[in-house]
Amino acid sequence: MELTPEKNAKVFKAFCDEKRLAILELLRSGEKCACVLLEDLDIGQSGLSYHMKVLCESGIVESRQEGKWTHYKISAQGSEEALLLLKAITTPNASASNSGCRCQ
Amino acid sequence: MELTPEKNAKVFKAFCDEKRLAILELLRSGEKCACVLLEDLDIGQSGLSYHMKVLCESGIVESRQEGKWTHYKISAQGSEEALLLLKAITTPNASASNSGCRCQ
DNA sequence: GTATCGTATCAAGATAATTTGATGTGAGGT
DNA sequence: ACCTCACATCAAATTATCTTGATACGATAC
Repeated sequence: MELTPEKNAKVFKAFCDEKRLAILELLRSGEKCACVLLEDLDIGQSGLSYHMKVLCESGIVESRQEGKWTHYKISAQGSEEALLLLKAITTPNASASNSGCRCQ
Repeated sequence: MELTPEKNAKVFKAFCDEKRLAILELLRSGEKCACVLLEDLDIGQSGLSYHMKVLCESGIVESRQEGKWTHYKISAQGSEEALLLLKAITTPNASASNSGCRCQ
């Protein structure tokens, strides 16, 4: 995967909205079609569609078309990549420099 | 830690802004005082202060006062908690239910 | 005490994200 | 063909986030 700040920010936007967290919580129990998500969440059809788009574009969720229904599930690969990315972002790197600042 | 959707969303907001990602990248090489961050980033003083507040409130960064200088560093504990949280959010749970939807 | 430095906070405007209802599209069904 | 259903997309309004400059505050220096 290519790592740009822009793309990295996009990945974590999946987790920055309470409705999307609620959607992910539902998807933890397995693949769900949109109609089920619609029933279980306090959200309209176009709103759900919007959030599913954000989730899919972040790579955390993948969709599968079946006739006129769309099924969504958490992407194992996308989740793993997000985990690695988060680890990379927050892990100290080798060269702990001391910045030459006058206040140090 | 207490887990509310609101708090969870807040944690990941730390990673949703490119400037904050740039700040974290600088902090990966160790604790830095605000003046160093100001020099290295294309950002004004009040803007830096705003982003540092967001980062600190998410728990990913901690600050330390020393005279009139403020030093910031990545919080090992906050990072670890974020990692665990992300894992919890994206890991399938035991009961893979089948939702009783007509389209399944 | 005053002055200055480093940072936080405020307030206003600019930008981005989200919500809502209406419309569009594509897959089946008849 | 037409109709309906499931979902996507659009546009407008709302809300949240970010930026910027001004001001406030606490710590040090004098």
